[in-house]
Amino acid sequence: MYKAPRGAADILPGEQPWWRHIERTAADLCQRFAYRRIDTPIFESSALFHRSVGEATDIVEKETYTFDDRSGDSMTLRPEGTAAVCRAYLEHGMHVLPLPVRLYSLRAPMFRYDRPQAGRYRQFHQVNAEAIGDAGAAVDVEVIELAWRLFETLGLRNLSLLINSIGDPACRPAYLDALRAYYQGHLASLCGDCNKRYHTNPLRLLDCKKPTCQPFAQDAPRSADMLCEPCRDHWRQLQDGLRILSIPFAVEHRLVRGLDYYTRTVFEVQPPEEGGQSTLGGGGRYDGLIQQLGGNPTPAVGFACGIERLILNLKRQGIALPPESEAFAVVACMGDAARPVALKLAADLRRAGLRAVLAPSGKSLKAQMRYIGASGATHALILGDDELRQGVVAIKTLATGDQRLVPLADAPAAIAL
RNA sequence: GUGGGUGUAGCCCAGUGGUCAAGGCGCCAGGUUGUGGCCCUGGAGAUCGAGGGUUCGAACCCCUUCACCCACCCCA
Repeated sequence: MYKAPRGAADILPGEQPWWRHIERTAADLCQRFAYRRIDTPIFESSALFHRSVGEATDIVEKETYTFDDRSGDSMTLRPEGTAAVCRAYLEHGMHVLPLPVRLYSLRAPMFRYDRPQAGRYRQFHQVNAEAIGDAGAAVDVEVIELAWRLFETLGLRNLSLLINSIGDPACRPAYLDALRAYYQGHLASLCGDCNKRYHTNPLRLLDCKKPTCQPFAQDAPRSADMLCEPCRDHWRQLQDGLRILSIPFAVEHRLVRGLDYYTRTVFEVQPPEEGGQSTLGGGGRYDGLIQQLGGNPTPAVGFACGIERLILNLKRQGIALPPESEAFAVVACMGDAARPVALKLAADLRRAGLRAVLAPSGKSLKAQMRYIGASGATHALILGDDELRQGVVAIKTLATGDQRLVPLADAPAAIAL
């Protein structure tokens, strides 16, 4: 028996209502924030992700699906969305558009070669939003607001918004020096990973979750305390903006995030319960990325949110799906004479915009009715010799059991409610 | 990459060495004349994850392997 690849899941019909709900909510919201939809390929030149996300990050070091295509070019299944959107921005010369360019993606598949776990998959899907071309903190606030409203609209409660500023090329070197100086004396007490991070990616030292390393991170110098003037202004405006919008946040100075391209603002949204992975969504500013990819210096902010984790948390919080009630007619028939009439009737109902199918043929009326009852139909339409003679169809409303005879031509109207 | 747990019909699962592997859900058919949901009856459906070993005999014991789940790590 073949099975879905490890960490990849079928999204079965029964789950689709959750996806639909989230996608509609996100699309409506993005629309209201004037974001326009973009879909990018699920694979790109490996170099795009390697250079943008950072060679020394976990994502690139051990989680990418990379392969050579038949012409020998190295390709990578995208592990995140931002780099690809930036590539598309540059490739299509979107800098000539009024800036910022606001873009979003829906159900965008991402691939990371992790060990699967609750809320973690090798293929997962994100809602993404990127605002490219505006350095103002108001756009950071906007992106965070968009994220926050998405969770709010879906009905999630008790989420935490964590924010931090990790500075920019002007002030980060000094901060990294301070961080290294602080950690230097503690290296012997730190875990192996942290010793490696000390050299390759000192920011990530703060990120270590090991109980032995945590106290050091807690007392480490804070990037937000060492920002240069412009970054400090930006950082302050970000917080002011969030307060104006009454979006509750907590400053988490250990929040650095796992991608190299972030500058200044980073943020994460976390659900109340542990387990099933603690991050629902996150993002930040990446003012250097577009230039790094070969474009003019262009500031940008973005946000990504995991749909599987959204669904996990919606279920966990007992949030109900909005009802999707819709008339659904199933046509049962008896006898050979009725068959063509039933076929035509079902087709007519569909052409009238209704959902309608035939009950399985060759079964007793009882069996057809059983099928209809189990199928989720709202109406059973019955065609037999009696109805045929009169040019009518018996329409039974399943919920109430009421049944009446209706001229064939009136059937669509009788069901439409 | 590391650790723990679990693998018995489509699904949930009972069954820890001995006749045809139990039950529930679901599915199919019936419960007399053309009607669902409740109820009743019957039926189909399992190489007991796979491979090897121990034994007169294994779903049950041992080894190997695979898969899934959970956690670490990391992140969505």
